[in-house]
Amino acid sequence: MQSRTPAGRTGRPRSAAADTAILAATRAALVELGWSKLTLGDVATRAGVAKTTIYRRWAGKNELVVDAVAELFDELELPDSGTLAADIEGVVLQFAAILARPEARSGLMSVVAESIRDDALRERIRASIVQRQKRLVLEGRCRAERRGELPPEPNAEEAARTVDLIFDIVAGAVVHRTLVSAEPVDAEWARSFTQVLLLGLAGTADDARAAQAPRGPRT
Amino acid sequence: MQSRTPAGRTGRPRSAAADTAILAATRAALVELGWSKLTLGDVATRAGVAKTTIYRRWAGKNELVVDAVAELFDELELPDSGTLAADIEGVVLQFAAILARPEARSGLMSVVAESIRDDALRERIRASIVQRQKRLVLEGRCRAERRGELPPEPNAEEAARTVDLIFDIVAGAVVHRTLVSAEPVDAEWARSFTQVLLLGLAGTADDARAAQAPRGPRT
DNA sequence: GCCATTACGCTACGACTCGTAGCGAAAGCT
DNA sequence: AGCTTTCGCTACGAGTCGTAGCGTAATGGC
Repeated sequence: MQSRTPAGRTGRPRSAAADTAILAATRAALVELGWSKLTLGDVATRAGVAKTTIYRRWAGKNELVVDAVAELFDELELPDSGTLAADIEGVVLQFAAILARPEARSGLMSVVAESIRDDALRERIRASIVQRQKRLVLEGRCRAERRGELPPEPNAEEAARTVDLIFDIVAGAVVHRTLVSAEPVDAEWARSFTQVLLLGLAGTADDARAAQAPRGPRT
Repeated sequence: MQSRTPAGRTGRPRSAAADTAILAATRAALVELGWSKLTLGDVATRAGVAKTTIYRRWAGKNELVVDAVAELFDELELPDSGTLAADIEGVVLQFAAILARPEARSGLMSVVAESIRDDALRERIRASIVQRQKRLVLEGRCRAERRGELPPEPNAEEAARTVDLIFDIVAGAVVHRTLVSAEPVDAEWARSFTQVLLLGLAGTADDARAAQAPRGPRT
């Protein structure tokens, strides 16, 4: 978050209710208007606060939208499905479910676009969204190694690069499929994607499917 | 493009020079100002045309930027490098080189974000950028099958799905790496990515590298 | 060569948003 | 109490938007 009441200070504390109301109003405005037509005056009206109150807490539209969108991604979890393939599919489908919500779609892409010319904004996005969700990749890899599905990586630096690579592939593919190709990320797509990610293009032949863990019902 | 002079009409034809001047001015403005601070009045001044001339040809900022950015992607080519891996690396590096240009970065992401709430705009992007570049995937796969690096896909519908999947993975990963993670797509990253794409995560162990075509100098 | 037609540059306009400033009132802490 | 900070409200200049109207320039048809 950005607006903790300065701890040891005196005076009237900032209303926490206003914070949540503003962020919720921002998401609602994103749904109805999209990023470009969203105005801070409109958000203020929806939230039932004065426009000046928003400007006292956030530097501008970009920072506000980042905070409003970041909250959406905290609900991501990595269910232990028993196999690496099922774990990946689960996360992909969860991620896709979030991106299916219009407030996430229009908000996320727009602030990323703005961050290209604003280093502080990019760092804010990295800290509050991207870096936080890499935990999923880390945990998934850790489980897979314990199960023997992936060879352990002794080199720490190399391991970090691999985590970044996987994150870019997974997040990038889901985002591209959802927002650019505008096609749904359904169970079938998630299965095909996972197959390529695990076995490579050469492994997408039909006979290769059996080589992976037998994919029964999700028990 | 969008503004061909209506062929059989009478009257003064539209200046083709103005078209190119406007698109070039748009890219220049994207570099200096980014998308959100780009104004059509400014573009008009840079291009040496009247603001009303731009409004006569494009419906608004979004459509103009799409056309200005689309031209950048037409220079993509698929060099025949001899192996599928080298072909993929080549395209990845070319794509990354385009995304390294600031006019592509800020422009592309912003219009994609806007397209979420504008179906006509999304279709314009699909037609003038996405669909056009899928030729690269098609040709790469075709070559790989001729070389025997990939099994031929008899089912046409399944093949189309695979092309879409690969395109989402490649383009998504490069875009995410470049614009979200804000890390460079260099030769090393391209190599690692290609390895995962071809062999899967399980194939990233060191000994697996020799299993693929021996990667000598790019001969 | 003349005329109808269309594009162009220019100016001006109302409507809207931006971000800030100033005010009195409210809500805490000591 | 008294002090401090936040809050809601109003008002403001600056800037952008998209459009309309004008006179002029460049074509094709006759």
